[in-house]
Amino acid sequence: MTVTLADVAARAQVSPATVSRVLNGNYPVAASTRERVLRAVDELDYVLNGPASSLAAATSDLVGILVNDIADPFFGIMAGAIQSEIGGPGGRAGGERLGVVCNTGGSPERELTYLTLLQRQRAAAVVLTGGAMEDAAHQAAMSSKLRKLADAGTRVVLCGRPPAPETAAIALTFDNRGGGKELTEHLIGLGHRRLGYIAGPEERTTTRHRLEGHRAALEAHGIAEDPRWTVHGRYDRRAGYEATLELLRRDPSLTAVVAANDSVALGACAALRDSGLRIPEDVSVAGFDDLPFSIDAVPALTTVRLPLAEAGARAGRIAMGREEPPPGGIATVRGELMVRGSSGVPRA
Amino acid sequence: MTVTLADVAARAQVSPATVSRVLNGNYPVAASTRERVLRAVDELDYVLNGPASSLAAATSDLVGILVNDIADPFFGIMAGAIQSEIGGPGGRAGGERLGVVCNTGGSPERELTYLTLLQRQRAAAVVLTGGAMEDAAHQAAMSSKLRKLADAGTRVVLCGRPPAPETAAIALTFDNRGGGKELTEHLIGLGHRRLGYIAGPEERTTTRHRLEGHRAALEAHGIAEDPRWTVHGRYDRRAGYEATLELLRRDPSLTAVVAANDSVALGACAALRDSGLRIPEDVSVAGFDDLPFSIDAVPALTTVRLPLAEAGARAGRIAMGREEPPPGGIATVRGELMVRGSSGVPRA
DNA sequence: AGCGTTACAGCAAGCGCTTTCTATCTCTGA
DNA sequence: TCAGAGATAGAAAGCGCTTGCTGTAACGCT
Repeated sequence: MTVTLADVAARAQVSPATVSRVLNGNYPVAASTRERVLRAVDELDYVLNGPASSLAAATSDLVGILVNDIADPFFGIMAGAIQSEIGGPGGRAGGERLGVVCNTGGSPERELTYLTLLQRQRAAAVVLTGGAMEDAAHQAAMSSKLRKLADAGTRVVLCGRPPAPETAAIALTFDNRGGGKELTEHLIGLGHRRLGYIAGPEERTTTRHRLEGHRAALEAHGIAEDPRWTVHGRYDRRAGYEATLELLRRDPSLTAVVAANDSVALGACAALRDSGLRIPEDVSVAGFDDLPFSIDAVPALTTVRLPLAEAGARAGRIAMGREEPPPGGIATVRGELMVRGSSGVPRA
Repeated sequence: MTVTLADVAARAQVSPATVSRVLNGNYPVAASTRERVLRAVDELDYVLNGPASSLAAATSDLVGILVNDIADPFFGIMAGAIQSEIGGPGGRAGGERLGVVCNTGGSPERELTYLTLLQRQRAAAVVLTGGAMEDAAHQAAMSSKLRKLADAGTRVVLCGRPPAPETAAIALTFDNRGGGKELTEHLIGLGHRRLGYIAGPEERTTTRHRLEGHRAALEAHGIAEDPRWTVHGRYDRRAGYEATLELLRRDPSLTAVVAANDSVALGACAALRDSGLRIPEDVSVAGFDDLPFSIDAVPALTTVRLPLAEAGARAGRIAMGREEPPPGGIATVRGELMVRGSSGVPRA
């Protein structure tokens, strides 16, 4: 039924070994033979059997990309950049690899299961994007899993995620703390003294780091933090909307709202508008990430730009072994403060 | 080095066959034996060798999801919904499958190459999302490839894409034409007579269908179309921004701009604002898709909501054989007109 | 008690490919 | 002209798992 290597070999009048060699392109094969084989492949419409090949060669061309939420452009942009470097199709010559993105939905179990599935497939590399869960048990499980993957020859790269100690994983970490600090300092510089903060879900490194940066800025400027000023929620606009209403309820005198990311900030803007407040005259708003739509908000969002595409591309290259990992296996990627219309001087 | 089935068998004092059977859970195995095996698996930290398993069983647990642009939430939302039904991890019991999304970047070659790669892996199913290219040669190649996949036992489902004739593929098609028509009729109903249209890239089914709907509405209301009123561009905000400026240059008297999708509409809004025009007092704007951010635009975007998540979930279920395909293998999914602040009565 | 069943468990034959080792040929230099 | 090097091609041994078929007890029934 299905065409196999042997069929091609028969048709080209060579041994299966030879066919395998022209297909894999290592090992010398005479030009005339190669051509004959290629023609046979074409005529028979032969497609290599991936599993068989992976089994025999003990390696596969699968590269896994784990994301927390594939519907979120934050991850989409990174994943796209990674995948384009993975080669997949369209990449430059060399091993054609299947870069596949797996959506964990932010669930620790799914994350682990995907890793096991990739381990099963003997993936060539795995790239984990975005923040990590801070649950101790899960972190231990992850470390152990990542170590096993590395032992099995799978390259592991973290992109936009803190380093995983005791692991051979290369880490490209975003400086969320520094970005958060700079952002809040910008607001403080404008004269804000009462700032609400809409944090992401608890137990996430990204959430914690950004919040720490925010608090560091407050502290550095001698602003005592009011526990009422912080609300946690998911990383989406809905959560931002609700959190803002809650913030306003708790302290109507806030002059600025700092959001965990741009989507949340958008929700915050909507809530403020619906509450009859002007941005930035009454309340300033700031986001994080600088996703494409942020510049289109009205007013345009002040935020911290993260070089998602660049970082993803670099992670992809490292995963493919086409770029040297950073010294020590860890690199910090900084964000850039983008001051736009949504932040201004607070009302007197 | 690595633990194999045989190792587990030895440890559990059973034959490899038995281990395989408890792992695959078909075939009766005595409870006590099963438990012993499971314990051995656990103690040895055994991980099944995917390629070997796929080779022997002649099937794999890979399910491919092809998207045109993973950074675009339109695809991200669908992909997420599909993947969550695929099971992957977290799904309900049954075969744990690896739902992987592949980013074609809108390139025909990449699309084909990914399909070949999936064919190579003997994927269990493939879901293709979004519009198709209209290039004849490419369509023929796709049909042939899809047919081969189906022949090899891979289930093929199209989600948000027109049916592929002569192919066993199940199609869940979006009614882009109908949606486009309804949207433009809404605008016409408000009194607009000079409407600009920012279309997507040429040679795409989505682009063509939406545009046809638009034109059908114009025609139905006796509005002669001016060729200057249509501009093509990519499906992103940048393209929308530039196209709008171009449209304004060509005919400053336009009272409405209909965009190919929401991202494009956002760019259009920005261009209008930058040109000193108010929305909707001076110019109305309409989008398509109703992505999450569209409601946060100021004013909120009038658009056509496409049930991306629902359609994706359904496509996923069909791909997994957990839901009956629609009769005839084709179903049309309709959009819903969402009238919001960006459209209004034109200035006199 | 005797026989047909039923319930498990094991044997062994592959699945389709890669790769080491070996065999064959063709050159090259002396 | 001939040994030795170099370039190709083939034979065959797996890679780790699944599964059809073959036992072999233990069980139920008359």
